Amino acid sequence: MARPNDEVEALLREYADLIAITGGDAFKARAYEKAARAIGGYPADIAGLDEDGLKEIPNVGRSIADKVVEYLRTGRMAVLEERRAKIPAGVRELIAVPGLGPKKALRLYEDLHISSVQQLSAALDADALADLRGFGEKSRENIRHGIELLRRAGARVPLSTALDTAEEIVAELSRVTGCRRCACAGSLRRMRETVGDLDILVAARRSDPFMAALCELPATAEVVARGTKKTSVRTAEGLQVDLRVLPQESWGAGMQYFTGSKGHNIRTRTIAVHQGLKLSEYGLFDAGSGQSLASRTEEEVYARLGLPWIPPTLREDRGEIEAALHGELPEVVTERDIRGDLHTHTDLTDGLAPLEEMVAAASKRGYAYYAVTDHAPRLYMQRMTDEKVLAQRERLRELAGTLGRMRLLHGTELNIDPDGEVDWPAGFLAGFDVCVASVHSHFGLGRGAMTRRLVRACENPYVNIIGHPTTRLIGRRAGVDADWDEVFAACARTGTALEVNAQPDRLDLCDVDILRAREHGVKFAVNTDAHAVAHLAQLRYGVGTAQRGWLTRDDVINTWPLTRLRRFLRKGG
DNA sequence: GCCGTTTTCGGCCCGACTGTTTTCAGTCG
Repeated sequence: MARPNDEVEALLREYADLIAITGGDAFKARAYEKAARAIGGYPADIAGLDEDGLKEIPNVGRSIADKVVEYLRTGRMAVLEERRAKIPAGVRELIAVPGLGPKKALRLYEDLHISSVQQLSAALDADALADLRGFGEKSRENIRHGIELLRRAGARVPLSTALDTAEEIVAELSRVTGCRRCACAGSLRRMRETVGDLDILVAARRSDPFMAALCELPATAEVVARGTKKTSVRTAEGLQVDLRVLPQESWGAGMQYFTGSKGHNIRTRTIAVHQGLKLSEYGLFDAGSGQSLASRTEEEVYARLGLPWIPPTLREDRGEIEAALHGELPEVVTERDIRGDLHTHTDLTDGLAPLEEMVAAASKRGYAYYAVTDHAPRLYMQRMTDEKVLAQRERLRELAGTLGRMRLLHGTELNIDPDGEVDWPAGFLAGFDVCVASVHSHFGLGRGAMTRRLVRACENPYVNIIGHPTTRLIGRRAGVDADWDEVFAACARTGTALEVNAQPDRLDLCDVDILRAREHGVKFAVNTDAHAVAHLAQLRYGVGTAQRGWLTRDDVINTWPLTRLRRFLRKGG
């Protein structure tokens, strides 16, 4: 983990979980959760803060500030270690299973001595839970399903975690004397939503200093294998890191080879074979003479195969080779193309930062426009009211003059009811510049009802964007069931955009859904759904996902100039 | 444990859903 903020957030969350599991005061547990969230989302590095500085962070008081200071000074938090001693780490693992909370986890531990997901799975198979209070037939089935969901995410880690770790390692290795190039390849470079292991490449004459440096990194927990060409280690989080050191003249071929995907590489190697060539991680060679024909850059390798350079996010053997051969590769959208964020929150609802801070941070990113879209009243826990949202609009208008070229849009994130209705009547909705509408409840509707619900939302003349359309959470919750082709067709027909939500555990729509929706002629909005200043930077995961869905600037409404965007937001009305 | 333009005490995001509870506990957003 890169920032101490993230480390402290994780520790405080763990402490909160342990309080909940041991039956401590629920409000206390929540206080720690809130503090964890606030610290994780705090823009400044907390390593430089003393107790008074820490107490400036909302929801951090004296007690928590003390514990954070203790951790920053000593690397330990005594109260946390006390709780850890009472409850095996595996019990906390149990509450990660959807459907299992702290109470049931504790019952499993106390009554059946279950302290890991694996033991829980075995107990289910042995039908050992049948007599336990609160674990009826249906509950056991739900838990089984929850475990399956967790497993399917498997050992893979979220893109964001992998990218943080990889960037740290690349930075470290780049400092080693003799480093000519250093970069990550593999599924991370292709921006897949989860990453199984990290492939790091170094170009250098001597490999040994890099192998040694990798083994000695603070993040390295275990050395799996160490050689002269390849070394593998595992981080404390269980992520395997493979390092390969190549001669500089093989850099392009190495990057091409280790970026994959496997399917893409099979295609490129086949093309090589048909031309009497041989493609490996060391270069493109004449099969007969063994003479090297290309290897220094990826462009060179692709060119010698008769192909333009193909963006890594497209290298999945989903038609990119054919498109490249016909000169029809899309010019995929990049982070620089994005002119504004159209789905963000403030502390008026469940965001962490006040309006002024979010807007200032957006302005600093160089956006041409920025929409504030706090939650609407029917997400009851957020306590939104007409008065509050109108007051926010006033404040937004006041701020508008102070921002240089950035324009502010006032929006909201509406809740799509089971029948497809949204929070406010037309007259009130007309006052917003942009409305995102999302499913936040009743995830279990049948396909027909869910399809009608989403189509109805699209048909609302004030709904501009369907937020996180499937509501899936990677590794935790499957998306809702709907006839997506029908929904996509409705979006295209009504001029409603689909969101590519950039939150790393959402990435929703996902790449394959985007590809399908694109066929219907749908437009998209790549948004962060930021709940803190730091989240604005998560845009890149959304852009990566959009690229994997072959989206161009023309497909993405928030790359457009404001006048064109405004025309789209009027939905032809 | 945090917080306060009514409060230094007494609230705390509030309601829905689900399953198994025969009157409500646990989980979730």
